Amino acid sequence: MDGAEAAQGEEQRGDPPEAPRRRSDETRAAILRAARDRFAADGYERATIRLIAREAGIDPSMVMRYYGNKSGLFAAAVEFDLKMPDVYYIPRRHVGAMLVRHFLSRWEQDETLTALLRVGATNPEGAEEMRRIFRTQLRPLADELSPDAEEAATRSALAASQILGMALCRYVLQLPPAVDMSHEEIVRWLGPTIQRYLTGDAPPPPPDEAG
Amino acid sequence: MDGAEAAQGEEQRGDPPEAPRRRSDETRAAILRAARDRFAADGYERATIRLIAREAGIDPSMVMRYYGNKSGLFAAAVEFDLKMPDVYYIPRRHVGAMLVRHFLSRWEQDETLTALLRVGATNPEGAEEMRRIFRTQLRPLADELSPDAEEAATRSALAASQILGMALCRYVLQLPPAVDMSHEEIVRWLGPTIQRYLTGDAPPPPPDEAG
DNA sequence: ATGGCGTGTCAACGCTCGTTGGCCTACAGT
DNA sequence: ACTGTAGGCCAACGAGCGTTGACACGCCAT
Repeated sequence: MDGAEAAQGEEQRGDPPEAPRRRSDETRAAILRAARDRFAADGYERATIRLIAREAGIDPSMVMRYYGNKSGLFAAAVEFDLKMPDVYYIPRRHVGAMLVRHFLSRWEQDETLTALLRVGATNPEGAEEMRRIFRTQLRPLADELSPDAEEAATRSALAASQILGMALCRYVLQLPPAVDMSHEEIVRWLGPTIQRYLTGDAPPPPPDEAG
Repeated sequence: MDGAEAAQGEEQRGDPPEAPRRRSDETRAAILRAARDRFAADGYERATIRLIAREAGIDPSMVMRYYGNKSGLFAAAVEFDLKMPDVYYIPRRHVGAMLVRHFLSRWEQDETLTALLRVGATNPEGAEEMRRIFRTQLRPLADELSPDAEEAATRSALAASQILGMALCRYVLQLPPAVDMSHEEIVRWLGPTIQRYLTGDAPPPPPDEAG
């Protein structure tokens, strides 16, 4: 509607072309920052506009002015680029470990992914956004590794299940053993799993084990 | 399917001559059933007492009478026994596949686990309940497979991450490829992963690949 | 019959939420 | 100096929530 969402891109993307800097840009950014914080910590329903506004140091009505409504604010707050590396340039046997490392760093760089996961679990809009990111950002990578489209879909879903599962245990549920693991420990355990899911042979059907 | 266990789980082993069957037992069970439905579909905050009551066909105040408050209702609704099989009686090499199969069936038998996972993602109480179930019902199994307690903790967390991750993708986020997979397909892919996490060799530290 | 208890309804409370509209202030363009 | 506008605050709204207390019915033992 007001096309203001473009303003938030400057945080990550630093686009130099003639961007008419408005005085409100800082406020907009502060709102987004606070929104990500609250969504990540509390999920969609418990993250209130009032609290987000207070954390950003402005009035709740400003949030409405800049983002229309709560749903619009959420959409702007979780716009996210996974920045998936191009697997073309990576030795195939290192794809698994590399991906785990990449996700760990993406996950801990800010609160966006935690917000997305937390909201995706209870909010239809959040779930749809997760599916969208999976479809547009993770699946293409599997397509590049496997010629068969359906198999690539399965493989990428398997990889997603392991990566999201670890993120869930570590950043959302905060299961103590998962929280305590180091990055390298996680890479060593999960890397081979992701590797097998994306590039390993499809598992054979069960070799008849009725007895 | 048996609504009998839903009633308090207090008086149902064997048959005590005096069955203090109350006329309200059916109502209590209906409330729990509706509560699990709503918690599983909407999470904690969006599942309202009023809606649960309407689905159970009674007045909201009945819910309060029988379960005290919303939090008490939740606790009663997600009381859950994973019914983990004793790994002692299972060929060690089949532990992974067996566990995946077991979880799939536990997950699809009713809505309790989905409710738990969905709520655990946004509600502190729900997260604590998930940690409790992990600690008391899943971890002991790993303890039985590994002599070292700390290693068992790590291993069981890894297994949990993969199982919960698949459940998240399949039952909560409903990622299409994960939803479309058959049980056997899931077992064939995830079984070896769980097997390795629980019984495989610990992965070696990286063989020096600084370059 | 009668009184108590178990089961249920109804109406209302206090609260918080998302959202709205009016008003104030600083300042840039004329 | 005047005025339009962008940036901001404030007070209020209607709705929905969890929760409460008073009350009504039907059953049993008295």
